[in-house]
Amino acid sequence: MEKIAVYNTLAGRTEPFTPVKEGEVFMYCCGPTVYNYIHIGNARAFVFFDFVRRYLQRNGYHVRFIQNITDVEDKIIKKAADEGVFWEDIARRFTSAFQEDMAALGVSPADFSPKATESVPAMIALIGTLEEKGYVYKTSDGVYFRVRRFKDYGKLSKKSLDDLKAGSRISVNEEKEDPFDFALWKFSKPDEPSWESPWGKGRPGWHIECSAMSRSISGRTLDIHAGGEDLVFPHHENEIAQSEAALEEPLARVWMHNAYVNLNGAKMSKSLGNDITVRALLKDHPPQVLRLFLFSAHYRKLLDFNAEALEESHAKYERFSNYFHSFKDEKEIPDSPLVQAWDLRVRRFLNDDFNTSGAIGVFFEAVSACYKDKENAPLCGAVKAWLRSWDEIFFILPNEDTATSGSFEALMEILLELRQKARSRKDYETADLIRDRLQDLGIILEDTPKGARYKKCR
RNA sequence: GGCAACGUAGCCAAGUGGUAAGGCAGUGGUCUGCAAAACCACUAUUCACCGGUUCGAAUCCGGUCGUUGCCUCCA
Repeated sequence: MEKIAVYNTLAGRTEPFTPVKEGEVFMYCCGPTVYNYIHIGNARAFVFFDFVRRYLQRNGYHVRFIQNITDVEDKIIKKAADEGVFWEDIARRFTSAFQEDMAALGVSPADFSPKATESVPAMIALIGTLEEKGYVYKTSDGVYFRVRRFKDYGKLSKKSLDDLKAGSRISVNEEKEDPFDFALWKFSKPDEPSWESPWGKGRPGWHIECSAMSRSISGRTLDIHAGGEDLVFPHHENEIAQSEAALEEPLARVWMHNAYVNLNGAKMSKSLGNDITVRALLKDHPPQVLRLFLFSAHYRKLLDFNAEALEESHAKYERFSNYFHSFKDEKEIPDSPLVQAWDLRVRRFLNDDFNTSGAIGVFFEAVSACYKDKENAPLCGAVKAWLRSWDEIFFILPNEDTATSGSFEALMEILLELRQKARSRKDYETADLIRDRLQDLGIILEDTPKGARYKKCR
């Protein structure tokens, strides 16, 4: 098994990855609150952590991937009220939308997708344990966790409660013992979704679901707990507090957090209203282009989404597409020392905290090397096969079959033949007309020494 | 105000102690009926700035400036 180094937010540094149980990984990635379509920033987390999962699998780990669906929450309730529909309808609609968008982006489904609404008993049980241990108190609007009682509070985000207090913008709730105490259970108002509990009718607080669900599925300390960097505080900090207070063992060994996607230099966020949905982007761009964009920088580095960046990702995709059009697949894939050397470099990049942009740089080097040594069919065949195998986890290359119908291909043959006849009698007007009209349809003609070739654009 | 991260060519970006990957854009050339694709050549004596450690620093340390994020729902 390869030695993989992972940056652990909890440790504050990159460490060798060692799962609790050799060869087995429980990975939990915070999922969406389903009240809206996901945007390209949300997609970064989901695409990237799915990549991590697949890279671990490729390295022989048995990975069980858990991703929750938060299907009851204030924003869902608000959206339903605004639209005059049941909150369940909102949750259902955007859960489906989320799954569709993920599939379209090439993200494989989680092994476990627990829904908050289906896990309420586990949450109530966890709150009960916390109550027995004295971490819980009740106010007029809910049940709260007493952060002062958990001595490690702040160990993930490297904040102390006193520092937090000094710079706090948090609104004061007179009933809370400490401003950072957070709701485990929220009492419901008359028209809101609610469940019976020992403390009164209500719904779970946001943080408790991840603690309860991850535990009920894994039954032990998670190997990796992941999410966007904005979740470090307070969400993950609170998860740690409640889980570890109750269980008296670590919630997760490694905490991974991805950096943001900004939009033209400013934070992209649903609540700020400056987000671009994956759904809208996929109308004009193949998923590979979006993935090339998301993988273009290391995951802990801020990415800026803008027109130029998107154009550049397109250009990269074109480069790979042209490459795959230019070389035939070889039936026999010979061993190539060059390919082995490139592969080693790719693995080194990925083993060093999943450096995708470095790895993709190596792919481009291999592509260039093939063009420079065009007649070397064994090399080019080996590179193609090698790239294809990496694409099982990257999904940035053009699809293998463009799924053209037989009659389409036959028609193209006729057009190419007619054009070739025009060219041989130097009737370039006709030849160019055919090429231009096809281009309008998104079919690019290229004349090569071996005859004309065509490719479909988008 | 408190806590972090980052600052590498026109742009994106890798590189974290041994002398600057890769991509995009650009310029000139080759190929072509013209294109396209591709290839060749050129494009950072230098890594925000200042100081220090070292035989040696983009990489380590200190300071300055700048950008961004978190501190409230957020991937």
